[in-house]
Amino acid sequence: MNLKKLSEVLNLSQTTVSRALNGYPEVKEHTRIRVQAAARKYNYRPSNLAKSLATGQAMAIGHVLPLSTHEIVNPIFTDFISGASETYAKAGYDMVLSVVRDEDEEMAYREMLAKRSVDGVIVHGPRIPDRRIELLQNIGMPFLMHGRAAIVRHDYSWLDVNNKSAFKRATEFLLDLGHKRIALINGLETMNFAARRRNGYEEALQARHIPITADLMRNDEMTEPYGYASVMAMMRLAQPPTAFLVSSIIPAIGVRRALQELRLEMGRDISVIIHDDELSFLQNGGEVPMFTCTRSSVRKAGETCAQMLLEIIRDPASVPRHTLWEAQLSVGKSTGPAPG
Amino acid sequence: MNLKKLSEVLNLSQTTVSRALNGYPEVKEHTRIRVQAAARKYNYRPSNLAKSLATGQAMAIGHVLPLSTHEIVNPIFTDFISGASETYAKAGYDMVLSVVRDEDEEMAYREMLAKRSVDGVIVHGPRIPDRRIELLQNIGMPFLMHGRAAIVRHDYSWLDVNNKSAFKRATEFLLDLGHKRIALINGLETMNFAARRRNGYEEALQARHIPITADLMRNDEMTEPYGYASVMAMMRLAQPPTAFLVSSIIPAIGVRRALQELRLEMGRDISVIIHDDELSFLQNGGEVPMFTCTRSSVRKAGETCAQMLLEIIRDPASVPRHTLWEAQLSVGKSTGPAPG
DNA sequence: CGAATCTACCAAAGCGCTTTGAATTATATG
DNA sequence: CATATAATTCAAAGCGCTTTGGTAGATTCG
Repeated sequence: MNLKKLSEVLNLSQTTVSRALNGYPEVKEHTRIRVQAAARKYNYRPSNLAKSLATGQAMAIGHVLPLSTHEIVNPIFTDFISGASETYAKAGYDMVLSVVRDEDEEMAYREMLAKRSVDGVIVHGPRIPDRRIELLQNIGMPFLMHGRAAIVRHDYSWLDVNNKSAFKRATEFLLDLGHKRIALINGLETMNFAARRRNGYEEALQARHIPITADLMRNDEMTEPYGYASVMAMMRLAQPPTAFLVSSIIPAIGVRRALQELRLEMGRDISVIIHDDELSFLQNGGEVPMFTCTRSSVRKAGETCAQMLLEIIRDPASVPRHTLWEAQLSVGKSTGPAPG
Repeated sequence: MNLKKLSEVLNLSQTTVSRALNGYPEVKEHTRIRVQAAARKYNYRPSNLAKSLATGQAMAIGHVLPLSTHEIVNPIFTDFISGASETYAKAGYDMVLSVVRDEDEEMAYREMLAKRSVDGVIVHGPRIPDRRIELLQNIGMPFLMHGRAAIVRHDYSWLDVNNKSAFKRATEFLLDLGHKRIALINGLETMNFAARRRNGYEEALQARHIPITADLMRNDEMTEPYGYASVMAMMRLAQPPTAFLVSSIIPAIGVRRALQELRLEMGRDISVIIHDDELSFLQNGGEVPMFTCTRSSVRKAGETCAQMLLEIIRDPASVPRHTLWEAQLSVGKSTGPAPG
C-alpha cells in the first residue's frame, strides 16, 4: 500500500492524505480521522526512502566504529549504542553503523556524506589530534564527538567525561591513604582520553612532590591479558607499587587475576581504582562497588550524545555544544591504607 | 553534484552517464572514461536514497538487538556485528541497527518492512519457540537467524553452532577425567542455545548413568556476578561439584573469582570448561587457552550470517539455507583429573 | 547499393513521497 | 445579498536516480 493507492481508496488527493497523516492543520478533523482509519486498515506506512528523498532528510544517524589494529571493537559500544538507539527511536531516526579499519575511516565519512544516507554522525574514540574533525567540518557534515580531541583549529561539539579530574581525584584519594608508589595502567595514549587521564594522575603526584616514574606507567589496548601482564611485570620491580589505577574494568579483571595469583588481597595488600563505564554486562559489584572507581555511565553518554546531535541537526547554525560530566568517585572494596 | 548536473557538464544524457558509471556495456569505452574522470573530478557519488527508490532495493540490512529485561545488550554483538559489517561493506550494503526492548521487537520488524528501509534482517537470540519466525515469514521479509528456534511450522534459514554436541563432548571430556559431579552454569533457558546445551550435558551424563541433579544446574543471564554466585552456592552443597561447565567467558570470570576466593586452583582442585565465543576484547588466553573450552568465533558467525542473508536476498525463491558449525574442543589450563 | 543489423546515445516515465501555488467550497462581513 | 475572507482540497512539480523504448548513425551483408 502506498500513498497513491491510499488516496484513491479514500477519494482524496495525495496532498490531503499526506497532510492528514503528518498532522498539518489545514485538513478538516473529520477527514483526518477518516484518513487515519484507512491508513491503519491497510497498514499503510510511508516509505522512508521516498520521504527522505522528498524532504532531503535521511532521518538516520551514522556511527563509525573504528576497528583497532588488533581488530578489537571497544565493548563499551554496545552500551553506548543502546543508549543512543533509545534516543533515536523516540525521534524517529534510524541508526546506521559501519565498522571500519582505522585507515578506511575517512572514506567511510566521505561516503556517508556523498551518498546522503545520514544526517549526521557520532564520532567515537578521539585521537590527539584528530583529523576527522577538520574533515567533517570541511565537508559540512553535522557531528558530535564522544570525547574530545586536542589541538583543533575550530570549535566543535562534544560530550566528555572529565577524565583528567577523575584520575586526579582518584590519585589523590590513594595518596591520602598513604600510597606513594601508584601505578597507572592506562589505555592507548594515542587516544585522547588516555592522555587526559595521565595528565590528572601526574598533576596529583606533582602536587605532592612524588616523582613520576616511567616504570609505573603503561598504556596499551585495554584487554584482560594487558592488565594481567602489567601487574606481573610491575610487581617484579625493585620497588613495586602499592596501588594501581586502571583505565577500565576489562584490564582490571586481568589485574585481579594477577593479584590473586600473587596472593595479594585487594584493599589490604594492594589498592586498585578503576574507571567504571557501568557496562551492563560487566557490572562492578552491587551497592558497594567491587572496585573503587571513577564512574560514569556510557549508556547515558550514548543517550545524551544522540540528543545533542539531533539538536545540532535541527539547528545547524547554533554554536557548538559542550557537555562535560564529572565522574563519580565511588569507594568500594579494593582500596585501603598503604601497607607498612 | 548530482546526476543531472554531471550529465550537463558532460553534454550527455543522464541515461548514458548512469550507464557509464554502472558498467553497462552499451557505452563507448572512450565515453566511459570521460564520464568516470568527470565523476571523480566533481566528487560525484550517487544518492543512495534516490538509487534505492528507483531500484526498489534499500541496500541495507537490519539488525534488531533485543534488550533483555535487565537492560543488558549481549556483548557478543560487538564482535558479531564487526564480522557482519565487513561483509556488508564489501557488498555495498549498509547496516541499520535498532536496540529494542523485548516487547517492542515485533513492532520493530513491522516498521522495517513497512518503511522499506531494509532488504532483510538478521534475527538474534532465538527463543523456544520464537514468534518472530512466523512474523517475518508472514510479512515476507527475508531473514536469517543466528541460532535456531525449535517448534516451527515452516523451515527457515539459520546459522548455528552445534551447541548440543559441544556441551555433550565437553561433559564427556570431564567424565573421562573421572569427574562425577559436574555443574552446569547455563544461560537463560528461554534462549534456545541454552536449552540445547543442557540437552547435550544431560545426554552425556545419562549415557554414563550419572544422575542429573537440579542442584547442579543453574540458568540465568550471563553476567559476572551470576558466575560468582553460582559457584559460591554450589560449593556449599553437601556434595559439591568437582567441575563446572560455564556458558560464556563472562560468567566464567565470576567463576574464577569465586574459586580463587575459595582458594581452589583451577585444573587441580576443580575443573572448568567454558564456551568461548572468541570475543576480541575478552580473549581466553593465548596459544594455550586459559579455560579449556568449546570454541567458535562469533565474529566469523557474523561474517557468514551476512553472506548467507545476502544470498537469500539475491535469490529469495531458493530453499532455506542451514549452516551448522561444530565447536572446537580446545584443552587449556583449567581442567584436570577429578581429585581424590 | 539498399536493407538489415549493430552501436552509441537519448527522452521520458517512474519509484513514493512532500510541497508549492491554485482552485474550490464554506463562512463571515458590510 | 454580494463580496471578502477563511477553510479545505487539489493538480502538478520536484527530490535524484534507473530503466524502458526509442532514434540516429555506422557497419555489415546479400
